[in-house]
Amino acid sequence: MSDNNRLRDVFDAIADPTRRRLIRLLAETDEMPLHELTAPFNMGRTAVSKHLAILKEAGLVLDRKVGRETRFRLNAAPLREIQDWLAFYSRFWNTNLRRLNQLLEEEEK
Amino acid sequence: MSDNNRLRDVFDAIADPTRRRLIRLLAETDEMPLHELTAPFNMGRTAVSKHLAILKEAGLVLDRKVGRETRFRLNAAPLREIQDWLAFYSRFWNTNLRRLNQLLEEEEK
DNA sequence: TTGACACGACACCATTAGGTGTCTTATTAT
DNA sequence: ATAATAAGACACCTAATGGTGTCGTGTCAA
Repeated sequence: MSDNNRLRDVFDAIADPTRRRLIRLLAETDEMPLHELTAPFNMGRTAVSKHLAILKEAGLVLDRKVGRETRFRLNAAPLREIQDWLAFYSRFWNTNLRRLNQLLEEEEK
Repeated sequence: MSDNNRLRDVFDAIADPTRRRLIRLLAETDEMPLHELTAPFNMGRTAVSKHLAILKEAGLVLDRKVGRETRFRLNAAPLREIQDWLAFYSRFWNTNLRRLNQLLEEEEK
């Protein structure tokens, strides 16, 4: 039913800073070929291609061939899994914040 | 000022499923010694200890010695960095959702 | 005071991760 | 027709990761 045919853990996919930068780049344009995605980085095309492959395995990126180039586009949907995971813990820093505010109010009296 | 003296990337720290399970365990109790944290896992004490060290480097865990045991407690605050990161992208799946809803409404006419 | 326990500190090992460079093959421009 | 471009497919290398087992030491209980 859902996209459980993902080969790679989303948490794993976003762990690498280079991959997060790639996601950011793709968020700013609709679609981008590999060579353009490679340009901003200080590494070879092969390396960037591998990172994109990992993002693809996590379902975070889609690709299609157009002529001689392979264009990539972002698919942010799988990031929701992380949001869901975070939701469970958000109450922790929220309660902490609440307590901190209480303390600050006490002190200001 | 802030806790930028973190040795380890939070994204990296939560990438490992074992470490996410540890975080979950610590979320359910106030404080827990290493040997109790080790019990639920299918691996040795040393391995779990290493994972906890990584969580500690990321600021996600605090530890203190009590007698002969080392007790760990969760510090969820650094997870906020991930929430902030996600916030930027949430608009993507939100717009997708909006479009999907539009399509479904069209079909129901 | 003698064990048993909880743990840190190593040394060690296999696998994965993240790079590199080269070769080949489509595709496009001249 | 030819040359340049874009990229896949490999082979390869090094460092980091995620485990293991053992040894030594402080602490608690009998």
